[in-house]
Amino acid sequence: MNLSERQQKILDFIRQYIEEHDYPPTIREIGQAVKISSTSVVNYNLDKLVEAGLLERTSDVSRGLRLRDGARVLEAAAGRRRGIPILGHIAAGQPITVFPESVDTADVLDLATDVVGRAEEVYALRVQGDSMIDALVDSGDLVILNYQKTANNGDMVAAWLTDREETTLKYFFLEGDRVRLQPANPNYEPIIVPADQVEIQGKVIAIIRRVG
Amino acid sequence: MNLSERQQKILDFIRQYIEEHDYPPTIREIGQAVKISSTSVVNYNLDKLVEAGLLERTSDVSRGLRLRDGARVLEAAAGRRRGIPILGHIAAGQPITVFPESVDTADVLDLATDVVGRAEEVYALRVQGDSMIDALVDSGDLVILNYQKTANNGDMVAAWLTDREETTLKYFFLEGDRVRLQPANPNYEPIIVPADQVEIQGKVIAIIRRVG
DNA sequence: TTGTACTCAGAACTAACGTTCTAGTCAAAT
DNA sequence: ATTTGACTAGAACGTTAGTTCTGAGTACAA
Repeated sequence: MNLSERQQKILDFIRQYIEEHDYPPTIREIGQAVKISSTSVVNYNLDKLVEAGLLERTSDVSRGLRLRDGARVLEAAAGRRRGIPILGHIAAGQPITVFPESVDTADVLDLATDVVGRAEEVYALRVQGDSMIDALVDSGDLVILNYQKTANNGDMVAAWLTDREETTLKYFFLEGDRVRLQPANPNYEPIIVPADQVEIQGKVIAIIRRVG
Repeated sequence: MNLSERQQKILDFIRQYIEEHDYPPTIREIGQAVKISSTSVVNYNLDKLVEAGLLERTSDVSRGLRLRDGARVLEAAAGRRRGIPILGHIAAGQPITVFPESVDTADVLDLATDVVGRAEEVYALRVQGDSMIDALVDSGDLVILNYQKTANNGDMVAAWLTDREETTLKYFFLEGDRVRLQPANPNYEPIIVPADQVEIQGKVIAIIRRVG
């Protein structure tokens, strides 16, 4: 089935209206927006959109409209995206793995939840400097941290040095009553300070780098 | 301001109702759900929720309700999460940057859109092998690719080698009628093949690594 | 007690809104 | 020329739904 220009306009308006208001428009609001004076004409075209599978209506319910998936796909192209399919593995060493042809939609990476998890207190920091370069963390990378006051040895943490009034990104090691903050770059020396002069600001749980 | 049990129930119902219908409930529907016979009482409590900053109302508009951020935050705790606040920069070299105390909510990382962008065809691959280690891409990392058939010199790409029937992750360089696929690890040799034996599967636009 | 603030109930009022009916236009098919 | 199908217009109707008014119960402080 083909959409008339009016029907296309109506659909667009509904999308835009919902985007703006968080609830669907009334028939009269649609009519006004698309320059249709008659509510029956709008009603007629709405039914056409239902036939086309792009819309659902609940009768006798004000603003009883909802966009269907077909219509949302178009919307997705217009901006939003929820998940990324994980298509498989890729060889970065000796090339071995075969590129899978079929998209396994079961394996979908939901950036928001899969990467960050359900952690309560998560925040991000942009890295400056290269002291963690051997940990494959570069300047400009975004590190995702879970806010927590403690850490285990070997964790990569954001640590606040109370006496220096600085925060730095390092590997954390508790050694007796002192803390060693170990960079991952031989050009930098570890920072060793009394344990009571270090405040853990959070532990790195993910690293994100944009390239290209 | 504290919410009464009724107000909490109303808020929950509105959330649930919108989740289910994609449009907000009417006052009478709320009343029925929360066992309030009088529309004025519902109206009264809705106004309280507006005062509390959890709701917005549009007067004289049917179903003119919208949840505000405050209310959505509670929702986030219930499972879904959209954005991660970017709190600032962190020093990984010489520690310089001060950790900001105030959360600048303006700077929010929406993983879905900010990292991936508005690209049309995006997918992810998990990396196996260490040939890109000098590019700070480790085995186990997740690379986000934009599906595209072409690439520029220097792009990190997933390349399909037609004769070997392999896909590999390398830097791309077109040299005359041949393509050089350059690893970022001195232990590996570049792959040089005729251009017609290489199919670009996509270009890496982001790298994600989970740690901890 | 008295007064005030807060909450609730019921009913009535009015505007909002979906539905339906009649009728008209226009192009393509018969 | 007539018919048919797709679309449009306007108006009227009846339900839906937000608003408002009256009245009352409760808790708390002066």
